[in-house]
Amino acid sequence: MPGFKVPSCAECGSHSTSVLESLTVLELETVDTTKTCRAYDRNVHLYQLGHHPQGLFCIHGGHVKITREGHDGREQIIRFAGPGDVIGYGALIAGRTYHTTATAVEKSHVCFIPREVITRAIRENPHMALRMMQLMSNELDEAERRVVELAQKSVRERVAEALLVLRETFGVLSDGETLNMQLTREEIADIVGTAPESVIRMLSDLRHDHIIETEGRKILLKNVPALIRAANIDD
Amino acid sequence: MPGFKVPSCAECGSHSTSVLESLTVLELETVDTTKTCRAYDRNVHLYQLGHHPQGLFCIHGGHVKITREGHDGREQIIRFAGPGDVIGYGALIAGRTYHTTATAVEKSHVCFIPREVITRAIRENPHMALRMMQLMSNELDEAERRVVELAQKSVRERVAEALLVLRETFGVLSDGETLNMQLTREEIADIVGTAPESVIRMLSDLRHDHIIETEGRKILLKNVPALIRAANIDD
DNA sequence: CTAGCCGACTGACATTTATCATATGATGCA
DNA sequence: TGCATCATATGATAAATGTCAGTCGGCTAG
Repeated sequence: MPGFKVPSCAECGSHSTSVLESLTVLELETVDTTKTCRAYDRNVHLYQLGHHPQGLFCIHGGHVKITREGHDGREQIIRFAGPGDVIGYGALIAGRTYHTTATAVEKSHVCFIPREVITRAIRENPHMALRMMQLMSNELDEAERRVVELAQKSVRERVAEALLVLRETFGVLSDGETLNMQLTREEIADIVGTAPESVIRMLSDLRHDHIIETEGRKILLKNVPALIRAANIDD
Repeated sequence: MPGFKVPSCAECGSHSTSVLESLTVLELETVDTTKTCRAYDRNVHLYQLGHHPQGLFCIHGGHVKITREGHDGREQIIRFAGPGDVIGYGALIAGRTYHTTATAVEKSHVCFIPREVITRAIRENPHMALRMMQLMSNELDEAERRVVELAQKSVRERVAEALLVLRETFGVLSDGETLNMQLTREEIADIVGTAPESVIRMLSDLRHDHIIETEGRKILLKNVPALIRAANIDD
């Protein structure tokens, strides 16, 4: 698959929200000249479990799922990454192979920054290091939140929460309620940690309660406040 | 509760395994002169949800549980910390209040290092920053592993795995099989994410299978390989 | 165009887990 | 020490979730 036209990092809309914003102008130029960018179709891997990280990925457009293998080969979706998000730094910094797999869930445009550029920036630029730590701290917090959710909430609550997360992540179409994503019921099950049939049943329940509508793979959120209530947010 | 006699960090057995090992001799001296140390009885908090971090804690002796509040007030144990472990840095670095609570599960001796000393070390010592990132990366990895475990494993498997984690964390008495810890069944349930009755039932099952023995609160691991099989490790 | 496949959906049923009640034993505090 | 409280344990039952079987409809490759 060929590369694609991408603006310089300094002009990239994603840049201001990413950890790269704490790089110096000079460092950012180095990133610009060394990065490579390409498009990934749905279901194509950015990196895979067990591989050695050669750099890190910055999502320019589209969305990527970060997954881990479960004990019976069942895939677990840990989180999603979208425009401005940087992924794959954990293994890079810890100097180990990937413990996760990153896969495009829709056609996505992604830049790749070589390892040395990143590690040097971290070593020489305390701002970058601190920003990186803040990012990791927030991800750790989010992962811990999910531990509690999975340990204590019902499947119905988790499905409702997943829909809200999908809304945050993928947004909605111009009608203001149709989730702008192409995930299968099985992938939703892989977020929630349940069987696809259970997800389908919960979606049916929510449909009967007039909280959502479904049209094939499409999901319409008709009553977000009720969905929030169903998710039992606010610990 | 009074302080306790503690060796200098340089001589502390815990030091070599903690992130503090990447401090310079000079920085370590600053830590020594500014730290305060005290003992905590079982069930006493080191820090609490919502408070502002004033520094970080280094466990010298004993064990601490890191917990989060669930949605119905139910406590979820995220992980344990023991000698050499440093806790509370996430909120410190991210500049926010604690999202967790730290509580001694047995009489513990803990040093406290003021915020400024740590933040300066991170700013000025790239080694320290990198070591910190590696620590966070590993904790993130572990948290993600737990997400998969909770999402996909049965209560029986999770109880078995919890026993193995407790063995790693607290060790065993001189008989080589009695877990050296005082956790209640309810606390084990708060690790596993289930009801205390379910934990008791699973322990009964494991007892009937001659994998463990129980004497009141004490748990004896009679057949660790079988326990590992019951936990269904190795994804 | 059409045959085959995959995903959405539903029902029936089995299994797992939670909840409630209760008894008994341990533990700690006055 | 003795009492009050808490923790362990077990049974009965209900609720939640998983599993299996099968239908339907749409998409796609040949």
